[in-house]
Order: sequence, then structure tokens, then C-alpha cells
Amino acid sequence: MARPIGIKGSDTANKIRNCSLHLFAQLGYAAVSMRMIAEAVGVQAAALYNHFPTKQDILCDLLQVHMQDLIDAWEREREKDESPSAALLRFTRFHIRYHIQRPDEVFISYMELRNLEPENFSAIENMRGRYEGYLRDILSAGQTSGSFSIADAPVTSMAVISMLTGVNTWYRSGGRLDVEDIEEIYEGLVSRCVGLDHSSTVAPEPNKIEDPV
Amino acid sequence: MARPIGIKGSDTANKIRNCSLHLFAQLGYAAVSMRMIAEAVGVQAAALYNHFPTKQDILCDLLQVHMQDLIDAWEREREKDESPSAALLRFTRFHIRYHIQRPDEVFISYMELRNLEPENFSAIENMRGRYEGYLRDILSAGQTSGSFSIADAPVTSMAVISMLTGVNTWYRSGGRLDVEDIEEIYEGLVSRCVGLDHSSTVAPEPNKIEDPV
DNA sequence: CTTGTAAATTAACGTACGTTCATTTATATT
DNA sequence: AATATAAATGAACGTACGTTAATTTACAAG
Repeated sequence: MARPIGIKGSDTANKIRNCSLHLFAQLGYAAVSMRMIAEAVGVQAAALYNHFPTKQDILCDLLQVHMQDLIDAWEREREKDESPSAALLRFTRFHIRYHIQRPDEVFISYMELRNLEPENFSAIENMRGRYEGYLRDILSAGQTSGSFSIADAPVTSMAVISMLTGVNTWYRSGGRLDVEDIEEIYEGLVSRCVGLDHSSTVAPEPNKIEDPV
Repeated sequence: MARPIGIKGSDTANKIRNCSLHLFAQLGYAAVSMRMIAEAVGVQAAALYNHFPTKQDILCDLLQVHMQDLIDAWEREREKDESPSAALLRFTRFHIRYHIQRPDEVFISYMELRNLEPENFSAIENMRGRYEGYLRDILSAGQTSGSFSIADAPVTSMAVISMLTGVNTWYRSGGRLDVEDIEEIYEGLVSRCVGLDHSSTVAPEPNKIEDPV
């Protein structure tokens, strides 16, 4: 057997991405061999090199795509000229929702950075810095406008990001709380962190009052 | 050369612990070979097996000692019969101070858990759960006594832990803020997360008022 | 002083690694 | 239809891995 019938190269490449993602997240980059990836894909190890020049390139591709997708998703989600408080709550809900749906990508983005060569490492770190900058800018804007009360905007933004991303360490689907419950709890926590009293800035949900059935 | 003069076995064992800790933190458990550890220690690879039966046992030892030391340190630091708010602030400062001084241990405790065999994994996870329980109990106590205003104590405790541990991802010694500055900022953040207004619960520092020089 | 143990050495075990090569076959292009 | 390219295969490369064995020497205990 050589090239199978009905095979498009891009399909195999995506299968390599998916299988590598799961294996890297479960076992760690260094503990995953090209032969393991190949077996998961259903192919011989040498075939992987038709799609990625090295093992490192697979990891790099995964991290780069994840970070770019995250940035793009927020760029689409954000509303320009929104108030800092509204933007903060939007960011909070977005971050939780986006990350909770991609536990493997988030995991390797934090854990496998050190396995990248310096230049690839810097590229990913810059992207992460850019994303963190969105939140920092929201906090700074709210600080300037006086709607937030913050001791230190850079530190507070890191604290909030850590708090939000931390959800991934304990959330399991089918647990006591669904994503909407979690978003709501963290909206409250984040509001308090920046000196907003959440209950006074958000109107109660109408149907909880008007629709008791 | 066989056994060198003036060598105590426990010294070598500790050197193996220290070198492995740094290497694991820098490169990851799977990427570190016994020969690398041996070279860092200044010994041949086979000599490591006089002190640890396998590579996994070195990792397991490091994680277990770290978690046990953390638990012991908090048991010594805590004050029985303290109010929930005082206990919370004590925990906050303790956690930041303790973790910021041990970045490598903290790092591998989060990253290399998956490289443990199931039973070792469970042992470490139980210890972590026990430590997290200290905070959860403080929050529950404050919720019961009415001094805290919390939507969900388990979730809030995980949020707070994530926030505090997150300091390790950005803190570098010699930076803009020293540890005391950071503890103070996070004291404020944590107080707000549980519905305490920090500024009203802590008296202003006297020398900032009385000693303007 | 003898003896047993502890701590090191060198050498070697089989296995697995990332990657390359030559080859074969399916698809795409002209 | 002829040709080039894309996508697979099986075999092999040298290297490194975790661990074990046999041996040598320093220290501790009787």
C-alpha cells in the first residue's frame, strides 16, 4: 500500500493536529513520540513528515493557532466604545466560556511553552501578552474614568486572568455547576476585584421575577 | 575511583534532589535523563540508583516533600480561634510568601503530576486537596458567621487559590514590586472577593501619618 | 583487625527515539 | 494520455534512554 484512495493531505494534517493535541495534553510533549502520534492518526511515523517537518513544528503550530484564534475571537467579541465595566464583564464571560471549551489547548499553551525554541517561544509569549493587554487596558480605562477602584492595574489584570483561567483546573462538565452558573459567579468576583458592586450595576433578570412558573 | 573519601550518602541524595528539581522545572520531567541529573550532581548515572530506585521515585519524593512541607508550614502559621477575616488575610499572605520563594517546587507540583503512577498521583492530589480545604473552611466559616458575603464557597476558594498561585507566573525578584507590596495588593483583592471592604477592616499604618519624613 | 555495608565506578543490556531514504501508488496538471 | 506531484509505505540511521551487573574502595561496627 502506498497512497490510499480518497485521501486529501489537509485532512491528514488536521488529524495529526488533533491527535497530537490530545496526546501532548495527556502525556506532555516530551513523553509523546512520533510513533505514538502516527498510531493515533492511523499511519506510519514517516508519513507525518509529509505534513510537518519536525515534531517541534507540530507543537508550535498548535500553540500558534490557539493563541491566534483566541485573539481573533476576542476581537470579534468585543464591542468598541463600551464602558469599562461592561467591557470587563464581557471579557470575563468570554474568557471563561472560550477556555472552558478548549481545555487541551489551554493546558499545552501553559505547559509546553518551554519546549519551544527561543524564537517560537517569543512569538507565542508576545501573543499571550497581547491578549493580556486587552484586559489590562480595560482596567486602566476604568481606573482613569473613575469607575473602577484599583490598587494596581497590571497586577490586578494578572490576578483576574489567573482567577479566570484557574476554572479549567477544577471544572468538569456534568458537575454541580454549568458554564452559565460559573460565568455568573466569576462576574461577581471580578466586579468586586475592581471595586464595582456587581449587584448594583446589573439589573435582575426579568424572567426570574415575572415568570415564577 | 570507587567510593570517594568523606562522602555521606545523605549529602548525595540531597544533591540529587536539588539538581533534579531545577532540571525538572526547567526542562520537564520527561525531557530530563538520569545522565543529565548525574552530570549535574557530579557523578555517574548508575550512582543515582544507590539513592533512588527509579527516576519516578525522585519526582515523587520532590512532590511529596513539597506538599507535606506546605501543609506543615500552614499548620504552624495558622492561629486557632482566629476570626475568619483574620485567618483569610493570614492565609493570603502566607500562600503568596511561601509560593513565591519556591517557584521550582510549585511549578513541578502543577506540571509533572501526570508523570506519576496512579497511586502516587492520588497521594499528591489528596495532599493538595487537604491544603485547599484550609481555605475552603475559612470561607465557609466566614459565610456561616455572616462576616463574608460569598456566592459559592468552594468556587470562591478555588478562584482565590488560582489568583494567589498565579503570582508565580509573573513575579520576578528585583521587579517593580517587592513581596510585601504584592501581599498587600492581594490582601485587598481577596478581601473584596469575599465581600469584605479591606480598607475599613484594617487600620491605616501609623507611621504613614505620624512620620512624614 | 576483621568484616559487612555503603557509595562509587565502568560496561553493558535491550528498547525506543526523531528522522531520512528509496520506493510505490493515487491524484492533479497539461 | 503523459507527466508531475502528493501521500503513503517499510527499512534503516545513529543516538540516547532507564536500568542492571560486576567490581572497587571508603567507612562503620564487632
